[in-house]
Amino acid sequence: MSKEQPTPTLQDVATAAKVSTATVSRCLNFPDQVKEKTRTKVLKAIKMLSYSPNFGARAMASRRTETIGAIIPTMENAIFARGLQAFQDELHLHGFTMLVASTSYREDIEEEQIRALVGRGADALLLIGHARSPDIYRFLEAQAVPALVTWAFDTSLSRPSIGFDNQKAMCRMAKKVIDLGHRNLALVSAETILNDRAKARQLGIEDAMVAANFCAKTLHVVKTTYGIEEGATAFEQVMKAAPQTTAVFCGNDVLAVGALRRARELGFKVPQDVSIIGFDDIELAEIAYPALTTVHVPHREMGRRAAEALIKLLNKGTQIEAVELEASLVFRDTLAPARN
Amino acid sequence: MSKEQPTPTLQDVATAAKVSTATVSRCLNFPDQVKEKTRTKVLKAIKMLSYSPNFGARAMASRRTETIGAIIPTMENAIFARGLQAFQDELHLHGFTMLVASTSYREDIEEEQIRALVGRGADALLLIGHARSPDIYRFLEAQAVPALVTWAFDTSLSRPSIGFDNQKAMCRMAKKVIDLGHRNLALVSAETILNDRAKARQLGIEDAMVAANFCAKTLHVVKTTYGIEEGATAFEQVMKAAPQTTAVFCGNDVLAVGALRRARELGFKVPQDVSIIGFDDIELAEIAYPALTTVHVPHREMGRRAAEALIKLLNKGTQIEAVELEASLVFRDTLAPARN
DNA sequence: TAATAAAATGCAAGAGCTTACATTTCTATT
DNA sequence: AATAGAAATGTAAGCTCTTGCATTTTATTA
Repeated sequence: MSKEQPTPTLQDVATAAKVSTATVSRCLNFPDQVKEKTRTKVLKAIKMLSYSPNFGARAMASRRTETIGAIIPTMENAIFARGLQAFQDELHLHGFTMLVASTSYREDIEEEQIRALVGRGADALLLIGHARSPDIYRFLEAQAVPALVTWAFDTSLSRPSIGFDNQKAMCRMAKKVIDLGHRNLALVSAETILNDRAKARQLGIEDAMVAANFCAKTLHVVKTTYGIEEGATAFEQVMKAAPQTTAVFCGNDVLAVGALRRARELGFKVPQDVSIIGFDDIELAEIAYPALTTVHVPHREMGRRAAEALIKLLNKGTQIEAVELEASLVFRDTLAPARN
Repeated sequence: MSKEQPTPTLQDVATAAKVSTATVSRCLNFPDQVKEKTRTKVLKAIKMLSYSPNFGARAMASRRTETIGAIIPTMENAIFARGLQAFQDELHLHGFTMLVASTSYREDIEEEQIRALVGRGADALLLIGHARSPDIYRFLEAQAVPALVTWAFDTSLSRPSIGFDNQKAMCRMAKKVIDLGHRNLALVSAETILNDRAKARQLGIEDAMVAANFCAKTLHVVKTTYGIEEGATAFEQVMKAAPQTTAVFCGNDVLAVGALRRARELGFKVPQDVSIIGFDDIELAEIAYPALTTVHVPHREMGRRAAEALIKLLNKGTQIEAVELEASLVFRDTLAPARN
């Protein structure tokens, strides 16, 4: 049992170094405002005591935390990981810290996490997608915490976003698919109520169908939750309910990989019998066999730009300007002309 | 330009509800200590003002944050993600918040992140692996922040850990490989200096070799950094330098998937020409083609148990007891008897 | 109804830091 | 050597909460 020694404070350091707390504080925050000799003395005391500033106190006193919170639906898969890593790297470069929280795609948890992060003094927030209750936006406004939306791009909303147009991107992909002769289309999608990206992707397919004079209603949609196994099950449902389907879009690569697997297990040849199209272009897509045709999302770029914008806003007050990035189509091996 | 309205404080709520700050505070922290009627009043004021407690102030005053920090090498891949998600889920169940930071496998960044999290008032820390400078352990002790090590298990250290024995697990796998007639073994590994898991895995293979009366020095080791592409390159190096190799162990699945890909690209048949063995059993392993033979790590269980132990420690002072979990061998399609 | 105990609330002292302003110590100039 | 001005340091107020203790209100019992 170690005796409960209280953790050292600024005051302790000041005493040990025989200076005032102000000097120690400046030593930490504005090193060049204090004389070399004093600084050495103070630094030594800090090391000796293993002192580490109390963040809460600092935040309270300075009204600034240099912390940016990121709230993502899930950490389990790589969908958000890469963009987040880029975001974090950029923040780190500028002395900011990133705090991550995940919501499991649940709105109530998201709200909770937003509050937690704001309460923890996040200077700004990174959010995924636009869809959430107005209450939350109101709350953020009341707390004067700027929030930036990524993974989506929509100028019709007043909120700035840095991302790409999910609908447009998916529409382009769907057009290609239709060009390849596919007429019986299906979509395995996440629930679209609180997931505007999923909804936009569905709309994109429908746009392409309408443009090709199909009835958008013939798109066979199966909704499911997130996961490889879920994708597999959904694929099976699709083929059971609509056996004439020749192309199955998936709302993301994780679902697509599941679909792909189940297709194989059920004896479908991909892409000869059925084409499968993903979205995101995460590592899984390339590793999958056959390699997945998908829509490439510029995760890294997005993360980096988001960080930049937020830092500029925080440091110089520069308003965030919306940035639309381009998602590109990646044709690999799971898309082929429709069988006839 | 919205006029800079200061964010509301406890005091503001108290004023609005015509009670004292103490009552508001109790309303938030010990709701049943305040009369129903008062509580309603206060809650209304809170909602009206969009009040959210200032975490820093609370932490300072109560000397408790209900926050646990997790510091992992990388978020980019699924290796730590699943365990972390389980950790987070369990914490959430008990009202704790998890804060994640990543280090890119760099010791200096790890130290920085540990300090950041401790400074932010983390009540405890989750760390990966044992290997780090004694300074850091000293620092944590000075700050009285308990730290739990996972992804490793080693009773010879005084620090408690909840994880599995990397060396033993890899040794078992290596024995199987040797049993299949492989004599020319290679290992694609992460740098082992600051990565005790990587080192333990290497030692495991060597143990098995010694047990089979091979010279451990014949293990052809190529060190590389983390990533699929890196794994691919390393594999190529191995086969160039030691073409007689029939089995390539990889320090983790990510490297293995890269190796697997390059093997195919170079015209090696896997597993007929060369066997490839991974470690971790993340999703990628199953998706890879051929599906990867690997060592399954009980990520979820590990995360959950770690959370449990930490919560017990924090809530009831129960000392953490080390838990050794079992890693199991998963034989899929990349391992076959050695060609002769 | 008075007396007592229990419950609810209020008061005010911190918790560890930053920073405006005051004071002291240097440096450079004459 | 004296002195103005700059640089370094110190003083103390204030940031927002929690909580021990004091006080008031409510409930209970004789």
